[in-house]
Amino acid sequence: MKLKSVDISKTASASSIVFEALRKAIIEGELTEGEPLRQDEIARLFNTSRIPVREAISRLEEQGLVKTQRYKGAVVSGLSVGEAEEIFDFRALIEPEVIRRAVPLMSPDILDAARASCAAFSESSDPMRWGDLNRDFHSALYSASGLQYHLDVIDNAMDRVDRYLRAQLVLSNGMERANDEHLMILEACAAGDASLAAERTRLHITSARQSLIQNIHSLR
Amino acid sequence: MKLKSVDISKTASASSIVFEALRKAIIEGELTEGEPLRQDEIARLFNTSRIPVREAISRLEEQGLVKTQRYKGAVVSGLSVGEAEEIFDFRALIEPEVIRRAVPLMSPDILDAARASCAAFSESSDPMRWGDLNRDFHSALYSASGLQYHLDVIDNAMDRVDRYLRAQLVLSNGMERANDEHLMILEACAAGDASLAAERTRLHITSARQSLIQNIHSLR
DNA sequence: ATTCAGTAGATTGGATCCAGAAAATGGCAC
DNA sequence: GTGCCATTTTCTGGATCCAATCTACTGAAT
Repeated sequence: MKLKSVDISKTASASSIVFEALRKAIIEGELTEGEPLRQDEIARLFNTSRIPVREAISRLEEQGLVKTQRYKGAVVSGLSVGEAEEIFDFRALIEPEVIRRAVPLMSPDILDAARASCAAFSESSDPMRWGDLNRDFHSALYSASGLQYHLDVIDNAMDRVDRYLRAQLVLSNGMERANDEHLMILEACAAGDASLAAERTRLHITSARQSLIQNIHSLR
Repeated sequence: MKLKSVDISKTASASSIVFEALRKAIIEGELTEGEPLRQDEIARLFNTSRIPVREAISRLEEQGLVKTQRYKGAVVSGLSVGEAEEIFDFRALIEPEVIRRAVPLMSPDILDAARASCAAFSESSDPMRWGDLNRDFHSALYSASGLQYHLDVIDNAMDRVDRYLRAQLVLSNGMERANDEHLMILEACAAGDASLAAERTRLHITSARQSLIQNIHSLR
């Protein structure tokens, strides 16, 4: 008997559907900073009651994506430029190390997947997709490390600065430079040079940070 | 009229009380790995309904402290030795950098606070308190950095390995060595030598990691 | 004895309902 | 018209209730 096995226990609950949807909406900037999340409204939107919505919101708060005040509700939590810088610094610290440890473990499959994401990134003309493809590329490489905790932490950091990352890609020549840097990182990985890949990853992140700071005026 | 002002908006909600209590119980090992969390039971324990309990559990899951399966409930999520090692590696990467950036900003007040925690740590004969005092000491120093995101991430990492940390302190001469290392770190901080403080912090963490691996048998 | 369907109890996920707090509204004095 | 207080409305936090699912047990067929 050949059946595609589906882990039935992982069918999504209402609360996780709401959680994922809100998370996506927040990191992509559809819900903007300070915007209040009305439980009723969201519940109606998803044809559910407020209970799953509240669970979703409390999870979002744990992730730092919203802030709640008792009896006042939740608002999308913004990120000051200073906070964004801090998170870029954080990424510049951890991601190079993850890729350093990933390089020796990179299978051809993984390199191919990364190449594919990279190509899709460079070819896409839709700025809205750049953010996703950019993350796909990095995730593909990092995942080879097998460092689950590190990967989770990186994901959270990326979530938080996602809006800034997207903004940074569309302005000036952010997209072109990111693509160049991706190719350089890929090259180092393919060559098996872990230290070089790490250093290039570090530069990739710090250059995004720099570009963010310089263009801060056009973002606000 | 002199009244001690209390921010009434921060009076804890039922769900956060439950959350904090469960978090503490888990990281201190009162609730052991694999132990199921029965919503009813917990609700009765706190004289509340299951709603706040469920919110607390979903927050705990977001923090990685429990794992839930749909319709089956939540169990305290354990940590394999490999995962604990990964988190120690993570700490060894990030905490030195935080202290490096904290040193130039350390006021005498903060140094005093750290000295106090350190002294309390060395004098305490209650193994159950060592874990707390150890964290107090490090937190005091790190907090000077003002890097809120880094601090949050470190807290989460500490939560996850708290049980291993405590275990590591009680066995062999873990406590003595930790105390020596604390004094060395403190000395470097007081002298304003950021790089030295960073390096000593790194060694402090990797030595705990080593000790954990060597004594792994006696822990299981 | 073993295996399997069927059932009852336990447990979770979600809906509805209620109380308390915050915001909005509407007089009312000035 | 403006500022202030009371009332109404809106909204959140929590309690209770219901449905869906899991689990343990029973008992019958083989």
